[in-house]
Amino acid sequence: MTLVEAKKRVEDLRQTLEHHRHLYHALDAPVISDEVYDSLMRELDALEKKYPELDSPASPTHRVGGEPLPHFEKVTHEIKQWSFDNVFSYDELCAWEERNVTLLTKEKISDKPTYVAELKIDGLKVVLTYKDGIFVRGATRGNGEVGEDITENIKTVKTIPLFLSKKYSMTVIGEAWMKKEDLERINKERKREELPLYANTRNLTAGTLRQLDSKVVAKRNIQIFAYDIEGLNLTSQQDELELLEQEGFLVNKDRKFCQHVKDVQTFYEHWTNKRFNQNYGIDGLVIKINERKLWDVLGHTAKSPRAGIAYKFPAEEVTTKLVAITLQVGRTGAVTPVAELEPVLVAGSNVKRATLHNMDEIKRLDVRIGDTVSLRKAGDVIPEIFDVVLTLRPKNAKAFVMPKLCPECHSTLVKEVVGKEESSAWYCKNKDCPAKHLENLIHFASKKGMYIEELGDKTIETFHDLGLITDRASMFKLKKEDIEGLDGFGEKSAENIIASINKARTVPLSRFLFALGIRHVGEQTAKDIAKHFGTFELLQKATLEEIIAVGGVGEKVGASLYEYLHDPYSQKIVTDLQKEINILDEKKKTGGALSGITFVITGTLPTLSRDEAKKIIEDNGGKVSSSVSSKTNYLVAGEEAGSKLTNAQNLGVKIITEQGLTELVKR
DNA sequence: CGCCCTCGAGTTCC
DNA sequence: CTCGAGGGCG
Repeated sequence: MTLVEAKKRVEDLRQTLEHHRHLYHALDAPVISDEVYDSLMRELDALEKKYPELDSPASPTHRVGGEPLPHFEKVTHEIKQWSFDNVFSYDELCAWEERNVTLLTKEKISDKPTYVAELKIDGLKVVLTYKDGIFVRGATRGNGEVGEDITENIKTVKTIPLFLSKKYSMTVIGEAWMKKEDLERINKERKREELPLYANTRNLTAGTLRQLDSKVVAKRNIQIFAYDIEGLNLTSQQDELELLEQEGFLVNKDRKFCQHVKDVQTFYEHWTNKRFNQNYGIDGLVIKINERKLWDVLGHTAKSPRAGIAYKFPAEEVTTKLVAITLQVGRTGAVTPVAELEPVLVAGSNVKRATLHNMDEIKRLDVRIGDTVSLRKAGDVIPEIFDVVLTLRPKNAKAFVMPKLCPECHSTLVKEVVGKEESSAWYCKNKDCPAKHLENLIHFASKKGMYIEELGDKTIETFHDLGLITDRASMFKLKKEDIEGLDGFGEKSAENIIASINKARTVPLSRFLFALGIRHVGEQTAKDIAKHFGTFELLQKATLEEIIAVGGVGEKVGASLYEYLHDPYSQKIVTDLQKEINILDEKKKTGGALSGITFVITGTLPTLSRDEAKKIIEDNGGKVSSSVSSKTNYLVAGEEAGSKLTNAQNLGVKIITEQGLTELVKR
């Protein structure tokens, strides 16, 4: 990036950030998520650090916080309310510690700091003032110097004592938050009354604390975690927290005293995974030096006290730049546009690409090449572009146009007819399209198909390019001499490949059917059909009516299968294969301990993989389904189970562990 | 015909 | 994991 480009970007970012800050703080109506906002702020901060000449005191990066609203009394805090600086990695955390130790050594202090790690609650900071043991004022943090007087509203919070046991004059700092279930309840009410919904619990907390009518606040169930005391000169952070507990404040139990930053890291990793299970949002950890006397020695930077730091969790939502849109041709011929992105870290992994699904999706997002896009992980795995930051769109941003021809074979793309409608995807219908061909070969050898273990997608692609693999049957004609000596393939790997090919020569009918890649015939349908007909010969002789008679097979699936079996092109594929392989008849299994029972598996099981668990269930006559419904008998749930677990709980489906499953089998 | 249950297909990184 | 669509039941 040239300096001129950087200057333009910095200006655009500042304008965008100020616009959203205004929407958020002054109007309480955010249109982008906090994380997306943070991501843009980080980009600006990085640019200002890289080009110090572009930095300016008026930049949003130097702003401390929100502005007070006019309709509450303003309050000037006796002690400035700082906020901590952020770190995002263990390295940065260690650098923070090192900086402190260096500073302390310079001051000739040899005490080694210890730490208290607390959860950083996603809420609103409040400042509570007590005079001679009596609660006299509650205020928001505001911009750190001036906040709003919300005393009456704070008084409605049941965990805030109005009198203390001794005549302490002190200020208590806390974080106000609301339970996730309260957000849902209130949003349900608001939906009925057709009022705008709150986007998250923090907005709800902010909105509630700013209610002018404290009766409304009382009904809203605000919670406050207290975490700091000013004005009492206690010796340590631990003492402060203990005193707050004794005085009846709500103090978060999930905190840890740490001798070293290494212990902080352990606590951090523990909470990185566990944070979603709480009924409040957690942004990260706050790490404070336990010894209060060290706080004064370390002092402040321009923005924050040095003795504490916020250790943030990896962002779940970030922004990045869309560099290009490329096209992918799938096994079925569907042509999928894919966004090529400037690499960015989301929820722990570095994302470079994300699917855009089809033209409808591109139009819905109105995404163009060069745009800054918001990205998150759907189901914590697959990256999903969910928004475009329009204010950052460059002038030369180019709209994407779907080509008329297949990017691989240049045949004309068509839409499929689905019922009365057209599909949103464009399809390449050319049977000889090399891209489709390759994808079909990969599918054929895949784990749930023929399972030629040593022929992974990369190897197949290489061999296909070299002309060693031309069609499905050619895989079985490979010889050790063909492979040995190729780039990256020695004698041993050549032997392994040949062995895995020979192992795959015997295959159950259901796997063979699935491996062929017939449209609408997936893993389950292949099993149903194999069980029904038993042998491939009987299936070949079946009429369309006989095929449709199979449970779960209707007109669409039946027609697709029937057509495949009678199409000369496909017939040649099959006869060629039959010379090489041995298709095992499918035994009709009856009975078994789990006969007639339907299972769904979710999460990570302690010892079995998902497929292993599935095999155990099926071998015992049970059925494994992919989604939970009222007909599901058991949900086998492991670690980090997602939406299926909630769904099962709502439907009252019995939930068992892997161990519970093995016990069912033994009976 | 409408609704619920299932299945197929596409998907990314390490 | 999610989405969309096929299948089947009432």
